[in-house]
Amino acid sequence: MLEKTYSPDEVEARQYSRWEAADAFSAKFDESKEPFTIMIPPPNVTGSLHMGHALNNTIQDILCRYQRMQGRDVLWQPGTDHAGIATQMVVERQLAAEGIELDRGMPLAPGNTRQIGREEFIERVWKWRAQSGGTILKQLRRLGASCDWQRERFTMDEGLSQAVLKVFVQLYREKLIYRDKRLVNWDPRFHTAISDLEVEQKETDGHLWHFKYPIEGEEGRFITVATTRPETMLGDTAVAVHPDDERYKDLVGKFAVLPLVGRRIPIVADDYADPEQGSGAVKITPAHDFNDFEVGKRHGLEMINVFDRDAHMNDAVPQDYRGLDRFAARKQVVADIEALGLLEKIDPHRHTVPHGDRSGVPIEPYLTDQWYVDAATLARPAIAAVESGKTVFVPKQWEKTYYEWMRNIQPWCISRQLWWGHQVPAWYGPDGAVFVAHDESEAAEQAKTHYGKAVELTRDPDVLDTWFSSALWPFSTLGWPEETPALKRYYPGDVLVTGFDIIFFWVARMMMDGLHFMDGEVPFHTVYIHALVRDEKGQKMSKSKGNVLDPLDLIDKFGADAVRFTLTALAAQGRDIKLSESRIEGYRNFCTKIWNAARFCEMNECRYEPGYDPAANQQRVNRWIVSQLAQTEPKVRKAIEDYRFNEAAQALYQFIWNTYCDWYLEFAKPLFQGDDAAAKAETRATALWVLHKALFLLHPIMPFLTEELWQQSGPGEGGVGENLMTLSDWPAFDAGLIDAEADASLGWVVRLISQIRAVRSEMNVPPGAKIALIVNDASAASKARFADHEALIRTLARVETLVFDQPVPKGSVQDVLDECALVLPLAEVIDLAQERQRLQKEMDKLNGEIVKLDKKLSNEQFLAKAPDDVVAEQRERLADSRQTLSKLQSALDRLASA
RNA sequence: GGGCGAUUAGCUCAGCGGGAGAGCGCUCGCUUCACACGCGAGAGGUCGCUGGUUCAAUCCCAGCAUCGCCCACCA
Repeated sequence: MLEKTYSPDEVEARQYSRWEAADAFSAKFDESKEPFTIMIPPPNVTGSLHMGHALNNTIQDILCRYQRMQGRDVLWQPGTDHAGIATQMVVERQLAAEGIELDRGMPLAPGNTRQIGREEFIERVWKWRAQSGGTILKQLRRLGASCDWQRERFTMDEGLSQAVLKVFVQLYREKLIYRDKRLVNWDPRFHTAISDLEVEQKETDGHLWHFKYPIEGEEGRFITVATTRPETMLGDTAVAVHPDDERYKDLVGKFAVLPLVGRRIPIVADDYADPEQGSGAVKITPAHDFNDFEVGKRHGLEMINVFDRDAHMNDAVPQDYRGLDRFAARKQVVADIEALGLLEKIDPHRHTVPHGDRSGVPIEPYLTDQWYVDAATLARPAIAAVESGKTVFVPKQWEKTYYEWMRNIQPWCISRQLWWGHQVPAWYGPDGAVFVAHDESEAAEQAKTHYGKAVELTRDPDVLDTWFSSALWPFSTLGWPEETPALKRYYPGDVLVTGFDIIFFWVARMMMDGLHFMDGEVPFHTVYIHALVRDEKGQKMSKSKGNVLDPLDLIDKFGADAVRFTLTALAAQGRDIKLSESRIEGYRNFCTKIWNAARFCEMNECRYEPGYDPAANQQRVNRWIVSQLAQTEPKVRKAIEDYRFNEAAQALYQFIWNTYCDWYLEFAKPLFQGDDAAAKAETRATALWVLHKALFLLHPIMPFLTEELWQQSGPGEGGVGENLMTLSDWPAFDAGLIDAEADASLGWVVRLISQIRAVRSEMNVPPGAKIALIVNDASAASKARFADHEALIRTLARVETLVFDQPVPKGSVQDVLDECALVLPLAEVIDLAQERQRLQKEMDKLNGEIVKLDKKLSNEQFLAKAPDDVVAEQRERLADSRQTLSKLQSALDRLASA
């Protein structure tokens, strides 16, 4: 006997182990089946499960489970990303707690005990990973994710590292990777370059300082420039004005004397200077501003780098400022300028300041040598693949975002000054010549050819951007560059499921690399972009805001199926999800409801019957519920195939709760308790069969509950398909099971009962008090049509406490439904005035409807232009409304005469 | 500055060229032999505003307003 409520925690652990024991998740390399591939977006190895992951993986799991049930050979490739900066941070922090710091050629910080080198550090990272990395993959199991865990990969794995090497070397040889000295986004906290995408613009309240630079040789004349970063003035090498700016025409070609430094800097004419902005003159710091860099190149200006890698002032600035942190230097510069009487004014100024997305500190444009990918070239085929529909985005609007970025793509800075990651496979000779190779010996050979003798080589210390390896995930995980069976079978992937926040970081780059290295074959045919999960107020969940809902807590509290169903039900396309606990609670109740429906079947001795044939059903209610089920399946199937997961959830919820539980099981009660043995047996078999089919339809969304109930009420231990999941059988229903007659008849009964209930409830008919019912529109046809409902309705009398076929007592009220008249409660148990009011209200509503329809149907344009079926439908509705109105009217008349 | 999206019941959101829907909340009534994580019945909306297209607009188009996001820039 099933317990009274469902206990997810016990069931989930047990069922998950059973599935694993049955090897239900692995890719089967089964040539008789069509493959279906999903590559998991590899979570950071340092990560832990948040709601975004929960949504992302619930959707993937739904697709995988559904496709397995459709007979596909599914590979859901799991794994983690080595997450360069994030991981290095975690381990560095851990080391710091032990008083250990990285040896970066700086003196030991006070309080620390020792420094460690690169090798030892990397060892520590691996050790950390072995102990606590990849927690998130264990957490995914709690969610029910059916990944092929035997194939788990890590972006720093040997195999994946080989792929990275090969890609780097090949792109270098194709001149699609190159080394360049230009301004990069420099993160002074992590001492590394980062890509444009890792820069976050933040609105900040700052100031605009106006400095007066004296003009050389013109005593008392100044040119005013404004800046938000006064410390950079120490690196100024020009002042620019617009060529057409009359105010400064005579100054072009002359020099200003840079205060505090004393450097002569030219005043140049350049379109970049905007006469409308500030004074119209702009200071030029080519080494620390992207625009100024371009100006500097145009005018051959000196590029003076004034920062070290910590963004402290370096030796290029006057003695007084050396070693100062950039913000301290800012204060000092302003104070000194003011002391010189050269500070014109300070305006408050709100502007956006670039910050490192990981470090949170303002980044500095910084002149360094870095490695770049020629993204523009790689982007071309990636754009074309989407244009031609080889890869489609769902929802389609994201294609525009993709195009927008891809068509304006900038060189991708891929080198990072970190230790954790794939080290750049480049070696330098004594004179700085570069040798890019798969390993040191290959590089040495190249060097030998180059120099004519063996030389000592130094490896580039930088590592690659984490996304460089993530970009290869769709094929590196399958064994590339080896020609593995997995690669052959499971590339390209079918669908990539991800959030829009990594379209640029990841999707775009997988497209570029996939097309380039896999013979022009896209990495996936569909990109399904899902919503972001926000809190119930619509705010992004973040630890600092304290509004984070932890999926594991929710799973503990409500069960994985409830969490999954909630996310699915909310996963409408094109909108963010605002998640609240009350919503999950509602779907937890749905789980309980299903559980109790199964319990009810069990109590009524419904048993699994392999030979049951729904087409042979005699009882109309049984034919009806089968018909309803058969109409639900295509809705669910189509919804999943169209990535409209909320619609699938809704169709299932409606069928199971509103149709099966609310109506069918109620109809079944009198049959279960009646004397008709054949009807009873048929109903028992049908009730369970329909429940089972519903469990299958629901399984992709709610795997645990459905599996458990199947095992408790299905064929049982050792039976054929004792596991729902391994049976993997998506229900298919013969079109013949859709029974229009049963649908119409039971639809009528449902409406009839609803009317009776409405009257009883609104009229406050006490429980037990009888109300009378007659079928007064007793045409032979309608009698025949509904003849065999009589027995059914008679049995319902118990529940509804209505008396069938009583004469209408004088003074009773008559309500109407279709061909039937429903006779309302006895006068003594209801308030007649109230009933008159109720009827009047109904009639008012109908009248409004009739006026509208009448107007429409007397419009000749409408009759001429609207499709016939629409016209016919409107006519029918008008007739119906009129009929109902007249019945209500006669009911009201009777009431008046009471 | 460029782009995208949203605006529908108290809240959260579906829907979408011909009858305004769901969940939660609310009100009323139910210890009905699966389930109070339940059952039954209700109340509640000129579908942001203004125009246009159409026989017909919540839905399509244009403009406006408000909110949100992305990209770029900011001396």
